[in-house]
Amino acid sequence: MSSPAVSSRDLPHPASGEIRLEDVLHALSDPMRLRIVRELAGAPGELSCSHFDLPVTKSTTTHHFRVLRESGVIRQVYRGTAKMNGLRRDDLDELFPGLLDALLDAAARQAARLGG
Amino acid sequence: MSSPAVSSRDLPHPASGEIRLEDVLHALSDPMRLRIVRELAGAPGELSCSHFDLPVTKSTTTHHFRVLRESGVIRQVYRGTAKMNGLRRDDLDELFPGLLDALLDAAARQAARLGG
DNA sequence: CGGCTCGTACGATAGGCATCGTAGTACGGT
DNA sequence: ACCGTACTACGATGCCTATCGTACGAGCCG
Repeated sequence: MSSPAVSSRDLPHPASGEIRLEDVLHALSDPMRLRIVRELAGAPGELSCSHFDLPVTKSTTTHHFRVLRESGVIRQVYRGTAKMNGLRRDDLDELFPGLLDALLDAAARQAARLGG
Repeated sequence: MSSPAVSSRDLPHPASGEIRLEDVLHALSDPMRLRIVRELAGAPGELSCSHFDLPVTKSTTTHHFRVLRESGVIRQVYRGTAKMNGLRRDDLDELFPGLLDALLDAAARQAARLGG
C-alpha cells in the first residue's frame, strides 16, 4: 500500500491556487459559518465537527462545513469516526496577506459591540 | 426649510452602527459588486452609476448598487439626474479597522494572479 | 414645451441555498 | 459479532437573489 493515509476516506479540497476571494467572502457571510471560523481561530489545534454546538441540525452543520472546505477556508480530515477541522491559515495568508486577521478582528469587534 | 438637500430625492442608508459584517461580506461576494467597489476605491472622488460599463442590464446594475448601499458599503446621493457613488471608507474603517484595505488588497492580488 | 438621458419600479424567471428529516455508511470498542 | 457514535447522502421545502424586459419618473437642455 502507499503511505497510510489518515483514513481511507479522503475529502476534496481546492488547491491553494484555486481559492477564490468571492467564495471565501460568500462562505464567511453566513452567521453560522462565521461563528465556526471564529471558534476555529480561537482554538489551538484542530476541532472535531461534534465539538461545535450550533443551533441547527447535524445535516445543516455538515453542509456548512462543506461550504467552508470547498471555498478553501478550512481543511478537513478524518481521524477515526471524527472529522477534524482546521483553518487554512497558511494558504489564506499567502494568497491574501492580512485578510484573515482583518476579518477575525472585524468579527470580534462586532461581537463586542453587539454583545456577541 | 431645513438645509437644502442635494436633491429632492433621498436614499435610505444604514446608520454606521447598523452596518453588519455579514452583510458587507455578502455584498462583496458578488463579482459584479466587488468590481464596482474596486473601481470606486481606485477613483479620486465619487462616480456616477452610468460611469460603470458592466456586462449586465441597467436594471441589474441598479440592483447591485442598492445592495451595496443597503449593506453600508457605499453612499449614494443624487446630483441632478446622475446618482453619485462613494465608498463609506470613514464608517467602515471605524467599525472594522484594516478590513476594507485588506479586502481591496486581496482583490487586487487575485486580479493580478488571474489576469484581471 | 418636447425630447433626451439617467435611473427606478415591477413582474417574471431561473437558479442557488439554508434548513430539515430520514435513512444509511464508516469506524471504534465491547 | 454487535452496538453506539460520528458524519453523510438524498430528497423536500421555502426563501433569497441575479438576471432580464418593459414601462415609468425626474431632472436637464434646446
